Amino acid sequence: MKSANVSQFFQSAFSVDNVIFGFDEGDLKILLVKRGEEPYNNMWALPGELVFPHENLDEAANRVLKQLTGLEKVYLEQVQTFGKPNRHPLGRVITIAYFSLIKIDDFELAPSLWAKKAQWHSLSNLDNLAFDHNEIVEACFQKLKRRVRVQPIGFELLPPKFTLTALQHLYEAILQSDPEKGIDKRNFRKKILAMNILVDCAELQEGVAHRPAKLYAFDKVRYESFLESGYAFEV
Amino acid sequence: MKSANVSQFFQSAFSVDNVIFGFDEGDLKILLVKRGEEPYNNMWALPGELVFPHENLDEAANRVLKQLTGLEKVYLEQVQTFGKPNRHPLGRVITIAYFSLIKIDDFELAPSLWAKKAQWHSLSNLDNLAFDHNEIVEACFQKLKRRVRVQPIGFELLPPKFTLTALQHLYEAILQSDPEKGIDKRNFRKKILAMNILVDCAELQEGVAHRPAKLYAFDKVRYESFLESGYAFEV
DNA sequence: AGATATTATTGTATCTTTGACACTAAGTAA
DNA sequence: TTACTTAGTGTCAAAGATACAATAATATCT
Repeated sequence: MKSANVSQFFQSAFSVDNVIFGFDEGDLKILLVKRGEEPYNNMWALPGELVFPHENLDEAANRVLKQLTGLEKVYLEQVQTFGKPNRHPLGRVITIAYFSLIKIDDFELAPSLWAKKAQWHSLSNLDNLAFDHNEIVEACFQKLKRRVRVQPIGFELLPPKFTLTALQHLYEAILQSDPEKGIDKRNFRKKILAMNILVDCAELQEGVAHRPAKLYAFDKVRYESFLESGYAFEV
Repeated sequence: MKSANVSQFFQSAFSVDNVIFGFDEGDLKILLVKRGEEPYNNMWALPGELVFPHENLDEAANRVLKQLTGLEKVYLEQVQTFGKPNRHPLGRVITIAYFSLIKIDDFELAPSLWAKKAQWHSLSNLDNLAFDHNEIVEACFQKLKRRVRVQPIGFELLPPKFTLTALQHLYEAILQSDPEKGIDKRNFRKKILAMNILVDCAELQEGVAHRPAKLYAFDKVRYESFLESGYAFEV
């Protein structure tokens, strides 16, 4: 394989870049790191790494995630591969983009090289990012928007026990539903509860200066039987 | 970039593989080529090539398509990147999978190395393919199934003028709707015609031994204004 | 010419889903 | 106790989806 006529093809590398979404105070955010080297020194960038020679792509994406956040076994999905010839100034590097969803409360900066340089950024007003990372973020956000309507992955962004209002705010933020109006509260609750994929934790919200809401949790088992009955998740 | 400690990363290559769909006699097919070299000599494989050092990924996918079919400007979409470390026996090669949709009648084998070795295969009973190509085909088919319901790309598989029955059979094949029953004819026609994205060619089918059907064509302009009116394509 | 075979074409009634809409309940804080 | 804030709940109308069968047009056969 490494014969003369194919060696030109083996002059390239590939990386993974990870758009890590978190949800905080009604706002959808992504985790960026400030680059400490050229090219694009001092600019914000997606956390990413070159893929090791014997490493699966998914493993590499998980590695990046763990190095930065300490988290494992979170929702992770391949989105798209970006490969313009000049997207990396120093050589041919294509990148496989992933997005992941984490519970922002679980997140505590892992002690790593990246620790001091990582920061949540609201998706609504992003700087110019390094490389083609703005384009990557956009593609991942669009994919998230499509996915979240037909798969129960929104829960990955919420604490294990959450209120229906928090869930609704999450969907409003991701789907960017008509601002001002938002989603109709009664219809939303009706639809979610009708699927019978949540359990009522029999607990109330604490520390709020008003009537506390009931807490619910996503129930994987109920979701499975919901599917087996021939229904499909949809918001 | 090519310093000692990163050079290990530049020992890999990437290819594109193309799942080329065609529709013929009620049957969804893909175009495969018989390999003429090791590894996997004499096995059927997806048409694919290594990506040139200065080539865009999409360009490479188009190049493969053109070499094999002579066709340009056909519907092409990136699907997923496959990168298990040992998927290629002779080195680390990841592959970016695309699918494309062509009008099977347009297809005439381009005079190329591949010409004698290319053949349409019904999707329903595929052999074992080279590499991880069965997995790639499956991923592309699933993506097609999702796409075809919400974007008007089915027409890419039909001749420019087609009957509504042909269109329905296409959807039945792709969506694998309840065999025996299929989709209700009246409801299907109602739904398609209500979108007002087809034009009646004022021509009839010829050469059939029964009442000939009217021919229709997909109208891009009508589709655009359909979209602008706030509607969305859905089958 | 007439009969047969085959597919094309069309409408209605029912059920299901979606969307709009406003008041009472339960807690905290002053 | 009052004021404030968010939680929680049901109905009706409109739109969309689904089920369903008889007639029309052409080619072919005898």
